[in-house]
Amino acid sequence: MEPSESPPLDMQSDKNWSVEDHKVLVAVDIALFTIRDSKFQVLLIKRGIPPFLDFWALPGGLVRMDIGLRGEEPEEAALRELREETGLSKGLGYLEQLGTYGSPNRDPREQRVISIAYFGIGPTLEDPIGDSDASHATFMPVDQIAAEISSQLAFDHNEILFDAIERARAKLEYSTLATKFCSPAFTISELRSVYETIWGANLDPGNFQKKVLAADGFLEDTGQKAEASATGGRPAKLYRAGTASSITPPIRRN
Amino acid sequence: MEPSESPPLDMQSDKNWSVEDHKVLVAVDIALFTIRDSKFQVLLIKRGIPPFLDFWALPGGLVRMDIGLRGEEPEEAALRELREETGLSKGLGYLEQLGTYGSPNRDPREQRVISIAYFGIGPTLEDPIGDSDASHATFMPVDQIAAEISSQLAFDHNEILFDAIERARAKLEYSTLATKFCSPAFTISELRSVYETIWGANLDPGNFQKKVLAADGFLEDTGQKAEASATGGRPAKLYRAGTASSITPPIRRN
DNA sequence: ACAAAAGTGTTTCTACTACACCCATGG
DNA sequence: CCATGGGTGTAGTAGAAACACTTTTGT
Repeated sequence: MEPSESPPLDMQSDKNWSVEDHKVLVAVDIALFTIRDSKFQVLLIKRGIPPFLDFWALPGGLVRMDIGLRGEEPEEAALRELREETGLSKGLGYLEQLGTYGSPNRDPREQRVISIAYFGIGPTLEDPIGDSDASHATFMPVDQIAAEISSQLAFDHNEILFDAIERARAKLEYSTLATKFCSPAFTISELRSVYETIWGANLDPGNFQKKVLAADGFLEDTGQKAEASATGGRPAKLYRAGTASSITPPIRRN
Repeated sequence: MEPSESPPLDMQSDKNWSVEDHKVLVAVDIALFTIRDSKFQVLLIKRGIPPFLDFWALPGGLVRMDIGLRGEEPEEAALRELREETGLSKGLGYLEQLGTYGSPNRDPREQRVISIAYFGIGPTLEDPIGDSDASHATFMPVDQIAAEISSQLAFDHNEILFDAIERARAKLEYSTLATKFCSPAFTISELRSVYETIWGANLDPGNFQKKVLAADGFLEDTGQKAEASATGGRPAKLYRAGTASSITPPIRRN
């Protein structure tokens, strides 16, 4: 917190350091998740510039100092980069800070770059488009990334992605996060499939129903019903997300 | 993540920006907690330099680029600043990243400064000493801060402290964090008083005992007994922290 | 003996699991 | 009619709360 207290008297270097010399580049990276084709997927771009040319990477970019009076908010930077690199902007259901990755060697370039990583949930609707420096943007199943290309992600993005996935899995238990993966009006089955997809486990439909209905503020009845599926079955009630952000008792994974 | 992709083509400013212009200062701040005099306390320093001269603040300082080949690890910077400003170094039981605070106006000075905040647990043993630029360092009860001086903390340290306290309270439920506040060998009563102090609630001694003993890997029996207190009572068994980091089932707060 | 703190046992209640069963629709 | 998915009911079990009770010390 103290730029003016550097350099301290016990400086270890001969060089005459000024505050300017301690400045670093600050980037943001976003792990944006969605559920498509019944799979838990994350948005990746294929890098169009070195380093890590043609590697897959999380969308992101520098926090810019030429936006606003004193530079932009990191969260704004995340939204801006998402828009610039992938065309996704509307319908972003959720965004929270995940953590900051600041090891000196995480970026091989001359300049040191630290990255504030964000965890987000995107719309199932829009298709991402490769744009600007990102030669290609696409949603990719997290299982497939883990199995096939986890060693081919740029920078420390494999670590960031791992942390983001764990955050998502943990948050489903005690928060209403799962509703962000659903349509504006959704059935309890749709909500259950979110849990099943992200946790990779099957849940008892009856028990799940009772649990989410017992959690105060989780679901609001819309009074409408979904149309019955082509394969038959009783039409399900449609709900919308309630106002609560945490749920008691939590939905446990085993 | 892309210094070389700045400045982008859709730059909004007339100014000819180079990568250098987007660099900012990165600080670390540490919310270091302990339990003293049966109170939940946090380490504060009294600032000896502007801005916020004579305000209380969390210890912290700049991540330096003149340490190591490419600058230091943020976590190392946190430990170094803690040592420089307060003299505390040994016996730090725990340190984890809390989050990054990067609003453009969080620091009133010319240079923009973002701060990576850390959550730590310190020793009950050592006394902090005011040092270098910090004119005074002391542990202060969090209740007292909230009641008396929360509006007089430097920068956004009130917000950071609030988040850190909430992190501590939440982590007690599902992690073995509480043992870090205890002596190397401790009684179940001592552990219970950690929960009671941090949660500000009374727990049933008998039920607490059964819960922590049922949680696998939470406690290890040392085979020793504490000496009975002066006020009488059966001597308690002494335990040490087990190897588990999370506990099932969790210890719930109501 | 009494007070005080450690530790155990017991009863009651809540919440979860597993699974049976009924409901409403399409074919 | 049957198949399919939505939704409810129920018995058994695990964990938690409340609190009585026993154990081991100091005074």
